[in-house]
Amino acid sequence: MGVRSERKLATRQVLLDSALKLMERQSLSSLGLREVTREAGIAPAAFYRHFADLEELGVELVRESLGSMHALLREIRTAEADTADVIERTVDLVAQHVREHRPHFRFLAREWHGGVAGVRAAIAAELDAFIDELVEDLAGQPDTRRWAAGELRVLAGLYVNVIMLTAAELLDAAEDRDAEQRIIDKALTQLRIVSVGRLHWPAEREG
Amino acid sequence: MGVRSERKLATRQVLLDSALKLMERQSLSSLGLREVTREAGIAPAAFYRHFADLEELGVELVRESLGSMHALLREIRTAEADTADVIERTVDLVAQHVREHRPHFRFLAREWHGGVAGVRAAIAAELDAFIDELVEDLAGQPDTRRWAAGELRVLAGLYVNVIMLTAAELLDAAEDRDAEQRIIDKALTQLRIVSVGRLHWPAEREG
DNA sequence: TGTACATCAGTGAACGCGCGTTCACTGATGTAC
DNA sequence: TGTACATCAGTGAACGCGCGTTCACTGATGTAC
Repeated sequence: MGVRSERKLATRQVLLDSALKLMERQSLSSLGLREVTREAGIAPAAFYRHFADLEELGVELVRESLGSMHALLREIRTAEADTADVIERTVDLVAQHVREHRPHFRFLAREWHGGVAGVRAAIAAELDAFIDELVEDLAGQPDTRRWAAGELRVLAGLYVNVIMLTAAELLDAAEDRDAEQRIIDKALTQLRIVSVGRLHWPAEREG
Repeated sequence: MGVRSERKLATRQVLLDSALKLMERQSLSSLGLREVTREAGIAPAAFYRHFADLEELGVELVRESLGSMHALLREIRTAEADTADVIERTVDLVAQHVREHRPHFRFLAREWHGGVAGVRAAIAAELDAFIDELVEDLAGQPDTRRWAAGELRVLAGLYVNVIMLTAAELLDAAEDRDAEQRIIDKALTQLRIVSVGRLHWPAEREG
């Protein structure tokens, strides 16, 4: 790869980073093209060398953000202990990833149900892929082996929802360690309630 | 109340309705003051007779929207049958209310984690009040009577989260009856999983 | 009931400003020979 | 290696436009007597 295309990619990344930084305090739909290029230190017109508009940039940020999140999931999946441990480890990892990738998670939470349809769809699609991975894991575990496939997916969706909402709440806790701990405890309890339900679930196949 | 103040209230309501209508396709932070007054059919400057800015209007819309939602909760609470029936009735009512108050729910879903801090805080506060009501109900039921107060609140929060996310998903299903039914079935299963967990929950007080 | 004055919701013009987009350009990088 | 030309990421000026806010105003409604 030549010097020119390397530099182009670098500039593109600066645009993505600048937009993400600005979105700590506002949503994608209120972001301005000139605002982003100003933050990035390039001329407004140069934006068009990289993206057609801010929605396209937003969709790229979704990919980047859920890259972070897939890394999180992969770490969670390596935990092969009993359920209680998995839950503690999961919540721990979520809290840690939110701390380390705050802007990405802020962006995801904000645009999850936000005003830009294309970005919303991209997030939904990535979360679906996320749920599929979790279904695969759950299918291999003894206590969910006999669940119907559709139900397993619903269960996985419930887990992912709790994780997403926990991440969103952690964002607002910011530097308040007490608040953070309360959110973590809440997430632990919620995941445990779901897991107890899962253990006692009457699979339809059994009648 | 005089003719003048009645008319003022009517105009105020037209502003609220216009803003809500425009937010079916965009979020609060990307809404323009002139856009709203144009839709409402009044001069831009007249806006200031009613609200200091769009954030203030947004906070008022939260109150209005969660009025809708409290009505929903009250209807749910009147259902005094066994758990399975309550769940079916609840999901039914949620689907019905989303259909009837689509703009309000769209607004809530969008701003729940959105870019305007004051509005986000107002929604969080209203949802907290919502959860408190649910805790009161749960405390009176046999199978949760011995739960610790804090845990009950976490459980109620889990129910409310499932309801909110179901409402948000129903919004995107729009006129697609199949998609709507799939979301409803998913919500039913998720609430049932939580309720099974709740029935088998080992309250800490029991050791 | 009638009169005189006060209030104030809504108007319309004006302001300065930053927006997204276009365009011809520059000059470093890439390519062909 | 050197030369001549092509490419194209980024520039800077220009455009027309809609924005939020201010202001003095109008005229219907409210109030005091």
